[in-house]
This record gives sequence, C-alpha cells and structure tokens, in this order.
Amino acid sequence: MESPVSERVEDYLKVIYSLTTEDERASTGEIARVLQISPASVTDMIQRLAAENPPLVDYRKHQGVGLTEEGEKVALETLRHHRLLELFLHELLGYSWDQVHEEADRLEHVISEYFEERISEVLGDPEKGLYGEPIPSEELHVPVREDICLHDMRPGQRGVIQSVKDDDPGLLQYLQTNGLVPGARIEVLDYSPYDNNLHIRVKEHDQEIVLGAAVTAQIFVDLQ
Amino acid sequence: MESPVSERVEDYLKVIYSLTTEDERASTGEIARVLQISPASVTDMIQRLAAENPPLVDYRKHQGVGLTEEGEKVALETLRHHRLLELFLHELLGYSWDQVHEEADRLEHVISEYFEERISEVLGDPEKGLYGEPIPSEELHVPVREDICLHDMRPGQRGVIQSVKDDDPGLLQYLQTNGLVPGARIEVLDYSPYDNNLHIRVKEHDQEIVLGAAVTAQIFVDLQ
DNA sequence: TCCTTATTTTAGGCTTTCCTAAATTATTGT
DNA sequence: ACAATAATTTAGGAAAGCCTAAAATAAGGA
Repeated sequence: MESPVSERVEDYLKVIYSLTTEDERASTGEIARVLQISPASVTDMIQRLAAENPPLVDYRKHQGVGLTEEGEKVALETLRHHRLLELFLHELLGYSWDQVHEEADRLEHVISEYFEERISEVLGDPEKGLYGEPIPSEELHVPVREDICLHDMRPGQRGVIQSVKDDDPGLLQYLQTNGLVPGARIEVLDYSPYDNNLHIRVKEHDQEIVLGAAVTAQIFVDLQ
Repeated sequence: MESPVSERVEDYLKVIYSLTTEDERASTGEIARVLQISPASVTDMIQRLAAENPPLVDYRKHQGVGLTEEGEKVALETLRHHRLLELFLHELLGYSWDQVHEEADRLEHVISEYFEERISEVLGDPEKGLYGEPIPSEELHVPVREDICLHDMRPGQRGVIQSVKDDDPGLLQYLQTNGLVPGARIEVLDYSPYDNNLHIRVKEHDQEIVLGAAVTAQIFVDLQ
C-alpha cells in the first residue's frame, strides 16, 4: 500500500512542507527557487506526485500545492532523519554548526529505520534539534513550534516570522520593503558577535540582508 | 579533471574490483549476476565507463573489463567507506554483524570525506575491517591481503580462495565440482561450533554448501 | 575441424528527472 | 476594464539506467 519513494521525491516533499503554512500553499516558483531547478520541472514532478496512488500532494493548476496526509508523513519522516542526523553529527562526530546541514541533507535519504532508532537512543531521544527546532516524534507528531526572538537566532537556524513589534512605523516600513513580514521564511546565515549583527536570507525574495540588534530584537520567529 | 561519479557507477566499480585479480578480468555475466541485472545492461554501462574522460575501465569486446587507475581509485575510496562504516555501525551504534553490510552499502556512497575522517579517527584509524579484511588507507593503499585458513573464518567474512592442499585427489574432485577452486569468491554464512561445520556460499555458482572441518582445513583464502 | 551451446553485444524501448522554448493563465497598474 | 508583465503549464527532447529480443561472437565436444 505504501510504495517507497525516491530520494528526489523526498526532497520535493520536504521543501513543500517547509514552504507550507496553515493557510498557505507552496507555489511552483518558490519550489523551483529552493531546489534550484526550472519551474517547468517542478510542474512536471508535482503532477506526477499528485497522480501517485495514494497521491502525495494536493495539486490544482495555477493554485500551488499542499501535502496530503501521505505526503506529509514522508516529509516528516525525512525531517526527523535530518534533525537527528544534525544533532548526531555535531554531538558525536564533532561537526561544527555550519558543516552539519549539508551532510544531513545527503544522509537523511539513505539511513534505515534502525539507524534512526540507534542514533535517537544514543542522543537520549531528543525533542529539539541542534538549532532548537522541534524534531518530529517517532510517530511523526510535530511538537508545537516555539516562538523565539530573531535576536537570539544563530547561523543555520531557519524559521517563519510570526510577529513584529509595531511601535515604530518607519521600522515597519523598512521591514515591509525587505519582505520581513509575518509568514516570511528566513534563514540566519551569519552572526557577528562584535556588533550583534545578523546576516539573514529572506526566502521569498531570495534576498540577503544584514540586520542590527535594534531590528532583530523586534522580530519573533517560529523555528522550523 | 576528476568528475564526480554516480552512486551506480561506484557500485559497478566496486563489483569489478572484487571480481578482478592479478591476471583475471571481470566478465559481463559475472557482473550482471552480482548486481542482479541483465548482461545487456552491464555491457551498456561498461561501455560508458570506458568512454569517460579519463576512462574508468579498460574494456575490450568479449574480453571482459579491468579497472584503470582512476577506476580503481574510486573503487578503493568506496571500499574504504564501506569498511569503516561497517566497523562504525558495529562498534559505535551496536549493529550486529549481519546488519552492518546492507546499511554500509547505502551509506558508503553519500558520506563526505570529512565523515570518513571523523569515524576513522573515532575508531582509532583501523587497518582491518569487521571481518579482518584490509581497509584501504586514506591514500588508498591496500594492505597486503592475508592468507587465512577457511577453517578459521566466521559468518560474514568474505574472501577469495587462494590455494587448496592437493594431497587428496578425491577431495580435489569434490572441491572442483562445487566451484571451490582458487579464484572462487566465497562468503561464510553460518558456523556450527558443535561439529565445526561451516555453511558457505560460492558466489560464482550462487550455490550454498556445508563443509566439515576435514575440508575447511585444506583451503586457504584471501580476505576481501 | 565444424557444429552446437553459451556468452556477449546490438537494437529498440521504457522510466525518471531534468531542460528550453512556446503557449497559456494570473496579476497588476492605470 | 484592459493591456503589460509575471507566473505557470505544455510540448518536445536529452541523459542515465534499466529491459527484452535478436544478432554476433566465442568456446567446447565429437
């Protein structure tokens, strides 16, 4: 009933999962940008995923995609692998923060359930990842997301902007023009301990920006 | 100059390496049997490998294949990954002997050089694998193979028959008909401590056979 | 040696996943 | 509302790996 899925399909589902929120579907273009391929290729794959039995995504022309229950299951399984691997590489093999992501992205597709179990046990069945993000449980329940101040985020962390303190209209304007609005997906690229600046990427615009503490202290983010 | 190679190509090169000896090239049919695909597919792939730049195999129609220096480098790198992974899974993650092989076969293609370094260090830069086989060094030198009596081999070990004591013509005949000749690749499947019998598989014939101590004591094997 | 049998290769095709170029559908500014 | 622009989809095609059936070659026995 559950046919195994290719590594590439896992990649697509993972991206769609991360691009999707309560009431927001993922668009062809966004997926293409994240995966660094052409939009046409994405349409192609999406249609195949929707035609699977059971379907892995819910697709309607020109209206983006969402995951079905089956698709989400696969995405969460992959995500669990990823998070456990990041922790494992850091804690047990001495990887630095910026090294773990790439390795985990390759390993997540090939480790067995047994490998997952073993490293989970060795790590003490953690519920939070290297960056504080929730790790889906073995039964693929996702713990509630945690609100964290952007100011406290560090390189490698990714999340969705949840709220912005709206005292200063000028600041709000500035944030708006840079896409730093609730719902925006961001990733911290670099941190400077000297001036407390954060170098971040705003996924929507595929744009990078450096923010000072005065700004980062006003923004709250759900870790992904 | 060194273009990266697909996982499947690594599989082919690994198999050709294991099927090749001093003066024996690997045949299309053998490779097909090991990889469980059709001979036609093997010819196809072999020809592509020979057409690479630089070529990874040395191919002449109807005369089997051998590895070029480049091809051997890739095979040894993969083999090193495999052996280190087996050791790692067993020693650090508590895998049993019969569980390590399959997992290592998948992981060997995706771990980075850094991962290799890290587990090698954690394991104390070992030179012998889980089954006593030589592990290619970081510079891809293969330690000299060790001659071991089949009688002393245990489940999971694999090797190539090197020599057979030829006192007993009847025994020789028996060994011959079962493919137990120098060059034959074998794998120990089971060991019975009560009667000292070994249950082994002869790869060439994809045939299994149980041998008593009287026989196993006469056969010498190079561990792979 | 010559014929039968076994092995290898060629030919033609299929599936995945990607591409570019062209066509279609949405969105946006006036 | 409607034209210009942006996003998406369709069409046609390529490379990697696999397959089966048929053709070519090698090996072995009388």
